[in-house]
Amino acid sequence: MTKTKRDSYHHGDLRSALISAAEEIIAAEGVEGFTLRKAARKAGVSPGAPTHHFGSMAGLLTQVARRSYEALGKQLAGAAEGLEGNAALRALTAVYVRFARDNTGRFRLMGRTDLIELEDDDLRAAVYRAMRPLAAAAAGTRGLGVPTPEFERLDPRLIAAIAPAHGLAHLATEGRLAATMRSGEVDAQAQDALVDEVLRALWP
Amino acid sequence: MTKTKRDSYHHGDLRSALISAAEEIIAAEGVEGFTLRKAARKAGVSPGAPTHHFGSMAGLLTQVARRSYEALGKQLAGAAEGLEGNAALRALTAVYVRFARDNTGRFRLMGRTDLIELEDDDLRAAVYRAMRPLAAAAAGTRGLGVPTPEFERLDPRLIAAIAPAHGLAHLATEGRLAATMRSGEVDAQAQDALVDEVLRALWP
DNA sequence: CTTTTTGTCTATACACTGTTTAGATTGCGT
DNA sequence: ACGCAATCTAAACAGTGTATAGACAAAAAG
Repeated sequence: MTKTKRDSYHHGDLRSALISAAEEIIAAEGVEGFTLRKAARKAGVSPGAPTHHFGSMAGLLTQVARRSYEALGKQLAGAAEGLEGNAALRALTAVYVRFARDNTGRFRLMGRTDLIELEDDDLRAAVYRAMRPLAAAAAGTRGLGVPTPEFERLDPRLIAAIAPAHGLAHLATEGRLAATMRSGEVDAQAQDALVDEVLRALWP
Repeated sequence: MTKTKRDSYHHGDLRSALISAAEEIIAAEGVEGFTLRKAARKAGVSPGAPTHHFGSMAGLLTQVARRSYEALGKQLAGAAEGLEGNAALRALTAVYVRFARDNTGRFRLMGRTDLIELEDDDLRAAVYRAMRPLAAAAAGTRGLGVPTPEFERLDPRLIAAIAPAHGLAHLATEGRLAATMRSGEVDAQAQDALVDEVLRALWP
């Protein structure tokens, strides 16, 4: 699939082809299954080719992470519509966890600070944009002013909103939420119900 | 340091020497700096030697993770002494985050489910034992019965206690807590104060 | 329409990695 | 003292990410 065929010596759009290839590999085999050479093979290109476009493997994975944060941001943006207070916070956290569970590979990559370039400006901006709905909800519930655009000056109460979501998402992707359920199977619906219970305990 | 010298062909206690070597490497260079061959070199032994004792690299790292959970459990055990309700929960979470920040390498390893054998019985037992203080605190605050010894049947309200701690710890180890502070430096004391604010917002 | 220049990509090589295999060496139980 | 089992070595294998030098093609310059 998507194995971009070569009609000429030059590829044409290798950069985005490599990003797509990386995303497919990560979706199919997880971050641990990803390999720069694998991505190059999938794009039909030599092992050394990606270096010129991304500098290093971390450069390519940073782009994948950026796009993943954008995807998460999109899902979060529509989650709290028409909701206020703790209800908004609950809805956003639920979406956050669902995103992690449904996109395990990408979510794991976002946490692998050793594989991506955390100081990349585009990435930082994407992270900030993705978290905005949570910041707004935290502001709405707790009388917190709208946070400054710089990610440097976040409020403790925003962190209080992010931390449970982040923690729950990690527990979910590591299979520890599924382990708490009676059946060993990963019943998504039952997992959602469990998350809902947890959220109601945190934000009544 | 600790470079166990060889007096004879046989090592004597290679198994624990390898575990110590691994712990030192992880403490000094992080999980990403760890290498099975490095550990073997540090123990003064050939690259193939660890295999016989641990089966694979994951086997060795599983032991390191188990011991790390035991260390975390010890710190948690003494943290909630004499405290009740939300105060106990806050104290435990604070210790959890401090442990993650002061032992970044080990903490990162604990979350790397691709590097360790999650189904290992000793590891699972250590995880359960480490979480017991949190379970007790959650039971105390919310009128929840003492959880069953099987980690399989945890209560949603225990998860509600673990999730923020886990999330905060991750944010701290990835340097995102430090990023929220005015100074870019990692001032541990100021970080603790920030965590305290967050905890007071979560459990007043 | 040629020529030069610039950006892409290949080929090869290097130093590493975890793991496997077959064999050397040692300590222990009998 | 002897054989057996445990332990470790040596060498090799298939991979990895990346650096270097050169081949190729497209765009810019004449």
